[in-house]
Amino acid sequence: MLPLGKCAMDSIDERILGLLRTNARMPVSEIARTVGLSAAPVGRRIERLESEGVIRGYVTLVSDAAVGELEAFTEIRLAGDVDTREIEGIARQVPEVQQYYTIAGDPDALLRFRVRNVEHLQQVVNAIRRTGIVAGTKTLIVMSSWDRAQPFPSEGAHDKHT
Amino acid sequence: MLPLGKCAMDSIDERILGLLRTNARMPVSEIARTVGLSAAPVGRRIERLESEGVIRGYVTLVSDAAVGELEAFTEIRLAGDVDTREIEGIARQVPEVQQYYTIAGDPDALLRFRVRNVEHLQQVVNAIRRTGIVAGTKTLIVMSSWDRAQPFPSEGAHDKHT
DNA sequence: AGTGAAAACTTTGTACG
DNA sequence: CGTACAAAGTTTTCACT
Repeated sequence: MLPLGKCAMDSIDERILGLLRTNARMPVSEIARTVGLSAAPVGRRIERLESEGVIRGYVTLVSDAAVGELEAFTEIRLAGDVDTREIEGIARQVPEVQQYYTIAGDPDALLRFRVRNVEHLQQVVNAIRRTGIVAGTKTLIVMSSWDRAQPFPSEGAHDKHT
Repeated sequence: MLPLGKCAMDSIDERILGLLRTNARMPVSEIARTVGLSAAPVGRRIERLESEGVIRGYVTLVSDAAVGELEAFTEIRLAGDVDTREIEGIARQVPEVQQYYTIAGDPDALLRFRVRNVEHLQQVVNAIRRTGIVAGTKTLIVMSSWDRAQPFPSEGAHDKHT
């Protein structure tokens, strides 16, 4: 179910993924027209890609600033004798952690947070530091951001109005 | 159109965003049932959230390992006299850059890459270094990752099969 | 694995409280 | 800003190639 290495995919699967990547809500019928197939097989291909774990989910990008939230990254350096899976387990239990990455080298892990404000960020980072398995952290606060997936040229937190 | 700070949103908007965040393909009718409204106003609310810039896009999370790709972050430290918008403009022109973040403090920016392999990564990072505005870079290679948005418990690149 | 058509469901528009 | 219902479009399932 979850892919270890490259999967059996033809060029049509790749085009379907390319379309869905930049617009997860694109109708199957429109994808079908674009790749030159009818709707039925495209629906089955998408279902297959989901169950194979190639498609890991469909998410909506929400402007953190609009929701009154802050975005931050924290790099984690672990104590020498700690397995990365320990910090992964902890990260999973912290609801503010939006994404988790195991890193090859230094640091050992990278976490992306969504928090209400700087105090909230401080609380969350301190909670992770207090676990005892963390040798050090470095937190990067995001001022603005963009994502290649989004078609419109938003610039995140510091835009002119309307 | 693009939000500067918190927008006028009621608790129903927030619940709609919460549902779409974890499943961008959830039908409007199902969202309507969950929040206790009929489909029409939910559709109009989503349309409004899109045009206000609160919803910045719908993306599909694709397993990089399954597509035979590598994921990496590069921290950028800029030369002292350089505006962050310069590196943002460069990042936009590099198709391998998936996400861009302006950071408060050190480093100045964070880039997330999708590349075919380590050689490809090296090329892309060197291209950015050669622009002349970069004082230093540090690249973090992702070994495994997860995203809170995905409902299924995928663990990225190093899972047992099926 | 694809097509094409029918059935079920979803989205969108219009009228109205 | 909500509901209700009808029209248009989409997804899914079926028999068939």
